[in-house]
Parts: sequence; C-alpha cells; structure tokens
Amino acid sequence: MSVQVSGPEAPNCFTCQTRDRSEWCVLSDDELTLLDQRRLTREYVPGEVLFHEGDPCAGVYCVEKGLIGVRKSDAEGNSVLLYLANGGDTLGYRALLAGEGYRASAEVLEPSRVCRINPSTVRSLLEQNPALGLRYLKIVATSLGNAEDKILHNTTMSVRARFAHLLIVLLDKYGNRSKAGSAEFELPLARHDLASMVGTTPESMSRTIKKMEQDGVAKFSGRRVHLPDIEALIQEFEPEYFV
Amino acid sequence: MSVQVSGPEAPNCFTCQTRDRSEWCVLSDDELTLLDQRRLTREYVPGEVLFHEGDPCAGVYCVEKGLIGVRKSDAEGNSVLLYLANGGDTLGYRALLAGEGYRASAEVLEPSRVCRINPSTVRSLLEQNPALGLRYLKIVATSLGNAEDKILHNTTMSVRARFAHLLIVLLDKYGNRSKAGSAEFELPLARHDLASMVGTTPESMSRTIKKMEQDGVAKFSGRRVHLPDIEALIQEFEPEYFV
DNA sequence: AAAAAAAATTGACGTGGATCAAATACAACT
DNA sequence: AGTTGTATTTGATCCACGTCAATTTTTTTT
Repeated sequence: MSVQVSGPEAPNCFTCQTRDRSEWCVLSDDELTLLDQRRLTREYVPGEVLFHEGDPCAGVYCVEKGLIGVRKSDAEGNSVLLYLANGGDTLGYRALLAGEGYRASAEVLEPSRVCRINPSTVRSLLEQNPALGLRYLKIVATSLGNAEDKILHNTTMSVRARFAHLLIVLLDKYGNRSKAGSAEFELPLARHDLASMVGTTPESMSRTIKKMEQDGVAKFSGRRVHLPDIEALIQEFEPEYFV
Repeated sequence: MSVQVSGPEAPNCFTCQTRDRSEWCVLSDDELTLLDQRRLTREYVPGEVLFHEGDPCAGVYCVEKGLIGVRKSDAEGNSVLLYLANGGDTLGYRALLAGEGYRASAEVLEPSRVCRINPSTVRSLLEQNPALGLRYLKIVATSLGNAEDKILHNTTMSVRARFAHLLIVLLDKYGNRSKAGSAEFELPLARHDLASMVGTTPESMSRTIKKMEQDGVAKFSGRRVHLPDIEALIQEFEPEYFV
C-alpha cells in the first residue's frame, strides 16, 4: 500500500529534482514554501490508483518519479490509455481548472513518488501568480491540440499505423535515437496497455506486432524493442505523397 | 467574398448581443474599448475559411452570428469535423494560448459575422485581467475533457451509436426537447458534414440513417429530423446495464 | 424549364479488426 | 521443481465499415 513519506530522507519542494521541469518552476520562494507545507507526498506501487474517473477533484498530483497511466473507461468496460506521466508531469489539473470531477483515472504503472496539492492551495497560487495560470494555459492548450490530433488519427489510421506512431512517441520519451536510423529500447508498457493506448484489443495488438516483425520493421522480445529502420517506421504513418 | 463591415449599422463590442455569452464578459469598460478599437469585423459566406490548418496564429475569432465548423485534416485528405461554433463562441484561442500555429481550420457553414482580435491585443488583455485567463482556462480544460471523451467514444462505439449521440448533442444545441419524449428540428449540417463529425464516410452515414428510419428511431427528410422517442435514441449510446 | 453540377443514395464487394475459445508462455509463490 | 495465476499468442469465425462504381435526387445555373 501507499505510505506517507517522512524522516531524514523526506523529499521537499526546494530540493525536488523535477521541480524545474514542472509548472512550479515559476513560483517565488514564498509560494514554494506554501506549496511545500501543503503537499502530501506518498509512495505508490503498480496497480494503485491516484484517483478514479468520477471522483470529485482532490487536487493536482505532481509526479516526482515513476510512471502513471491516465485511463478513461466507459460503462461496458472498454477503456483507452490516454497518456503516460513521468517525473515532472502533473496530473488532475484538467478537472481542477474545469471545475469538474475527474473524467479519467490515474493508475500507477511503475513504483512512483507523487505529491498531492489540494484544490484550494492550487487556486490561491493561481490567483496570486498569473504566470502560473499562463503555464497551465499553455499546457492545457497543447494537450487539447494533441487530443484533437488523436481524434483524427484514431478515425483515419489503421491499428498498425497508430502503433507505429506510438512506437516513435515512446522511443522519443523512453529511448533515444542513438545510431543513425536504428534504435533499441525498453517499452514501459505491457502488451495490453500498448493495445489500450492504440485503441485496440490485446489480440489485435499481438497480431500487429507479429506482422511488423515479419516485415522486418521492428523486433520484439518481451518489452525490449529493436527498430532497425526508424525512417521506415515513420513511413507507416506518414506515407509518401509522391509515389 | 468577405467584406469589412462599416457604416451606421456597424457593430461594436458594447452593443454586441453575444458578448455576455463570450469570454469578454469579464472585461472592464476600458478593456472593452481597447477590444472594440482593435477588432476587425467581417461578414463571411458559406465555403469561406477563417483560417487554415498550419497557418501561424492570427488571433482569436469571435463569432457574432452564423455557424462555423472546425475541421482537422491529414495529408491523405481524410478529415473530421471537430466541433461547431455559433454566435458567442470564440475560435483560434487554442493556437494562441499554446503559442503554436492553427492545428485545425475553420470553415464557414452558414452566413456569419465574425470579429478577429490579433494576438498581441489578446495577450495584453490576458496580462492585465487575470479573470480573462481563468475564463480561458476553464474553456480549454472543458474542451480537453470533451476531446478525451471523443477519443474513447470513437474507439469503442459503433458509427450508429456515435451518430445517435451526435443527434442528441445537436438537438440540445439547435432544437429543443419540447414535447415529452419526442422532438423535431432542423440539422445545421449536410450529410457529408454529419459523416465528418461522426468520423465516417457519407456512404456509411446514409446507410446508418436508413437503418435508423427502418427501426423507427428517427425520421429524416432533408435536414429536418423527427425523433419520436428520445429515450430510445439515448439508449443507443448509453445501453442498459441490467438486461 | 432545361441543362449542368453537386449531393445523396444504393449496390456489390473486400477486409481490418473484434470476438470467442483454446493453447502456450511467463511469473510468482510455496 | 511444481503449482497456480496471469499475460500473451494463435486459431477460427464473423461482421461493421470502407471502397469503388453506378444511380438517383437535389440544387444551382443559364
């Protein structure tokens, strides 16, 4: 279960390694002190849930380290993984800013340390520091752009093309395009979560992977992926116009 | 072509009927004066385009009256209609707030009068009036929630269910649920645009409509729709859990 | 009113991907 | 190592939907 962190190794907002990657980088020292006083820090293990779809907004969750997946489900049990959050990412701000409950749930995928800041604290920071609001505006506006991209992709591209796209996104986030043209890295997700991100079933995911291996576009072994030709992979979702 | 509006009947921000429905309702008189000086008002006819996907952001577009559709397309010519904007709605703010170019285009569907406010004016208003930023935060956060809903819907529901959902949305926006259980109203869209909103082809749209008529769920004649049983229509996308 | 153009419908057909069911591989305990 | 539970793969089948082509209907133009 999750535990409240305390003791000598206790984290705080001033020494937080990921603060400069988060929205809080615009806060003054005084504001940072407030944030530090109000934060609730917890360690989570895979399978735990930060918040559930439908819950009233309990604040924003600031990921210090680990991996969280944001999932949206419907009544019949279908669901999609909308995105992944790492150290430096914040979750739950959409609900807070919209003045709603959560419309997705956040599930822990890898052992994580996460701070929660309650709604009133965030609101008072927003009111006293306009720069924070602008930061959030930018984040939300960018997310909206990405979400709209995804709407188009999901309705026009094949499962294979969407998965190729996902691989490139994951490569840029969790691997690195070292050697010219090829790359190898560790996927942060199990098969069924890959399927969930692409918006398909594990069965179709499995078959898609198999076919891509046969075509030599990618090689999978467990969570390890080898991409021999990144250009070719990109062509899967960005086809040539002049054929 | 679009024309610059002037003369005695010239509109202005103070007398604008739709201002209190827009973000600008939080502006002071001074700020409203600035807005009024800087606005560029134009009349548009169907088929014209306010801005294209890929264009650098030229500001926000404030719809006074008419109907605008926001469309996103890819290289192969696929496209989806993301949403519709009426009098009181604002367009293009996402690009401005994200600091990007437009990632969708805005096409005029019915004769419209639209004001454009250039980026620097909006930015200075945002800087001097924090309430405006909060308004935008709320709008963008709500849109993001809706977009994420759509991602889930598009990947899990059938064309027919999505269309049933669209009909209810359009009814609430362009018709009214007068008589208990039934309703009749005028669709603001042609068939191919309905298809585009649902994320399907005109052919499939046509067949879906036909089947719904056979099932007695809806009756179409041109753009006129009769919905004899709204509850039944809702069941198409919100199925019973206890069967 | 006739002609031309555009929009919508219908038909025929193929297939990507969902579904159901079973087999295999893998991981975690004891 | 053996057992049990879970994740992944494979197989077989089906159908919702996209695609292409041909009409028909509606709208626009002259």
